[in-house]
Amino acid sequence: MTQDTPAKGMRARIADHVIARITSGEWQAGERIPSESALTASFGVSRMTVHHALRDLTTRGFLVRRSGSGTYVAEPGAYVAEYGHLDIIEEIVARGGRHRAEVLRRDLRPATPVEAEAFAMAAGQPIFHAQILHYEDGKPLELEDRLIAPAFLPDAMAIDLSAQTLFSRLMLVRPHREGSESVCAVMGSREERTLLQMDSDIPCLKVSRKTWCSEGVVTVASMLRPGDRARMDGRIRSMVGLVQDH
Amino acid sequence: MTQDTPAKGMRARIADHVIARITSGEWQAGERIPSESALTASFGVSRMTVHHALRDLTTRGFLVRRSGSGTYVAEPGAYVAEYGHLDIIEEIVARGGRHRAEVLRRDLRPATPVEAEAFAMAAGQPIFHAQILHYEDGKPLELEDRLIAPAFLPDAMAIDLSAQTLFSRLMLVRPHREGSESVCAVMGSREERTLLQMDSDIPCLKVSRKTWCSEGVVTVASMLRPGDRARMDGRIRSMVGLVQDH
DNA sequence: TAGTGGTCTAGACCACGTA
DNA sequence: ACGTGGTCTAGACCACTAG
Repeated sequence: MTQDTPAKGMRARIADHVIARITSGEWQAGERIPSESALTASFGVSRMTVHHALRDLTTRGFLVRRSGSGTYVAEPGAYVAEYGHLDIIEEIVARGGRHRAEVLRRDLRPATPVEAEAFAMAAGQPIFHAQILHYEDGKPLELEDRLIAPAFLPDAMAIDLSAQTLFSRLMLVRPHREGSESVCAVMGSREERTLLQMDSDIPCLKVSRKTWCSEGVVTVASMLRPGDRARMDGRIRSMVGLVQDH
Repeated sequence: MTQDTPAKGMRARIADHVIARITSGEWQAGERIPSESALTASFGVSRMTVHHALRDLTTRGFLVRRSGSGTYVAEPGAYVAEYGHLDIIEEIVARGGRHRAEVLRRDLRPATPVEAEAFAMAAGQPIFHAQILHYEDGKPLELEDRLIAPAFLPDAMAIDLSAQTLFSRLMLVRPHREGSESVCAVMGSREERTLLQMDSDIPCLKVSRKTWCSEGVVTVASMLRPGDRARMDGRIRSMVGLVQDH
């Protein structure tokens, strides 16, 4: 009843106040900040309002809260580099380029022992295998080699691969899944270099990816790109708000 | 008053319920889900409990809420690959390796016109420049070439670079900053390959990084690694809980 | 105009950590 | 034993969107 400027939301005002103290260095990392009841008193709001403001800041990575102990300024240091290059059609279109896909192979065949192990299935079980050469404006940009557990993409043999990638198709079917990825630099085999129309002395950027969900491994893929035509662009962020799904 | 199992927190139970509907496909992306009042009724809890459960799921990227309209299942598609390889000493130690740094150069000198432009400063202003060769277990792993705006690291000339990296040092001074990064595959120059003790026909993985804060560009760096000894490992996550700082 | 989500209140009980 | 944060309630008013 006593505040005159409720025009902006007390929750946001409290959050801004705390953030300002942290970024200005007034409250150092690891330090304890005033308790909920203290802030409740100094802002003249209910405890729930303070609580949710602080809860938001916890999710956003500014604070760490220890029940029974207090609220502390989060330690920095957890930085990650993020790359949003996962779907090649989206990537090319975003650049204003024109995408074309050449399907080099696409079959449903028995898995080799090595493949079966990667998918945690029995050897000889059917597995979907595709090899696709992606062009940007008529020039080869990426050679994709992909295995998919057929159970997750029953219509794999029928998909129109010029309009969508297997990756985006899988994303629709299994939206919330995880994966690992690794990037390295290699020269590539003679055949790969020919397919990618590469000059000699130009290396390749190779991305290997494996994704899974709770029911098992979904897909294993490797993407090979010419080093002079490919570059992965990402951004660095402090690792805030990274809530685990379980 | 009527529920017999308050043992786990209603908020979490409601969240689990909604997540289950989404991941099972029962509630498709873009679909509208029951309103707060509907969930309030069906779970027999107060509206605030439902509200905060749904609010959490919004932060975690499962839902999108439109005031006045309703709550909708978030569109998937925003996936990112995350790399936590930013500090080389941490990376090597985490692998159980032994790190050693050889400082090839380290000086404070006038910025060239090109450098000055990257830092948005006047040409000829002093800039800190370091070139460091990082070894893992006695073998060269990374050639780091870094420029730093002296204002952000006044003691740059005095830091013990065998115990900490310039990166980690900067992180302490300017905790909440942003950056961009790009990765490519190159052969590298003759000198670079010699320093890295590389065999011929092995390419390099090159990471270029630029970070800034509100006061300006902090540092520009390039890291060169032998393709046969380096690999960047990351994980793929659906882009959830990515709250912007402002 | 009716329904939606966004915000806030003034209580309450609990589990936990610290002393 | 006391203070901390975690959770929940049963109301309330607001801005917004939709029909």
